[in-house]
Amino acid sequence: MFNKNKPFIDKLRSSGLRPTMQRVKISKFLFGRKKTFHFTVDDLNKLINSKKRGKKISLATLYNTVHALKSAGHLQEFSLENNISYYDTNVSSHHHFYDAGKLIDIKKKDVNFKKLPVPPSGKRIKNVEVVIKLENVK
Amino acid sequence: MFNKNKPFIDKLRSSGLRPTMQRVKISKFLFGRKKTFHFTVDDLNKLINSKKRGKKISLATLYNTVHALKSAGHLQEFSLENNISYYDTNVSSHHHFYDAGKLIDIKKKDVNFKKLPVPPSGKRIKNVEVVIKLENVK
DNA sequence: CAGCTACTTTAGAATAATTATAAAGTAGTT
DNA sequence: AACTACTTTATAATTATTCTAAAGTAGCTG
Repeated sequence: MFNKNKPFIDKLRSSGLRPTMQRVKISKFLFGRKKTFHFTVDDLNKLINSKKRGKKISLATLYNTVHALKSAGHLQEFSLENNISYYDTNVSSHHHFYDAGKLIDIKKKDVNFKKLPVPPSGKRIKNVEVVIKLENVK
Repeated sequence: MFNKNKPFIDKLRSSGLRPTMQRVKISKFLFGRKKTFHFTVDDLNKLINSKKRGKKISLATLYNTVHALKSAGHLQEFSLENNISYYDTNVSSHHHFYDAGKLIDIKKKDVNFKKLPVPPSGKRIKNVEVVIKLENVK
């Protein structure tokens, strides 16, 4: 019988993470979806532990796993003005609209620079993050 | 005798803030300098309360005042990946280099867009924030 | 497959930035 | 000078996150 968890297990293994029950469940939850997903650890906790039945994954494990996935390059972390860490399952370089606490991905090709500053000597650009804050049209 | 605190007092008054001793001291400290200043509330606390003599300003007042100055549009707040609020005395639209926990202003004219995405309907762009993360040249 | 060892999970405590509370102090008006 | 609304402050409360140490598990290795 084909194991439907195989891709998630492979993903974990290829990052040097043992495919434990918890990690596979989290990976499936995060990466087994069509659209990219933006979340905080608190979101993840509420969503993944909402089922009445079944063993719950501890908050410490959620933090551990999210950090491990981030270090392995499967999640991108960033922070908005509310001082909470947000994670994005889309790790390719891209940008965001930010509106009323919600994030919307902007495709990389939809932002282009005519001019960027020269970095200080001895430094080079690691990445460029653009956040476009929105407001309602009056 | 000319009062050298007048500009700071005026700045507070024009924002509807009573010029108390604490607020004037903080305003002078933040805005009475040539270059723009990036800080956290913890930085401000250490710097402004470092003198051995003189009454100290409580942390609560520092938070209150910084928030009030932000609401009045005299400070710009933003957050980096360490989930601490940073404030910038330069409130004109501009961007930042970020390197090893330190921020460097980028003049607005040094960043230009060839292309920006169209906001979702009913929304418009409030502002665009660019953070350029740096790394050492190897 | 039994035993081993390093890696994981977990509950709970610890930490750190920030916000809330409520009592004492002060600015500015009357 | 008295009054009132706004401020400051010490302290407690809150909240996201990290730490700790004990119990559990994955994946060898023989």
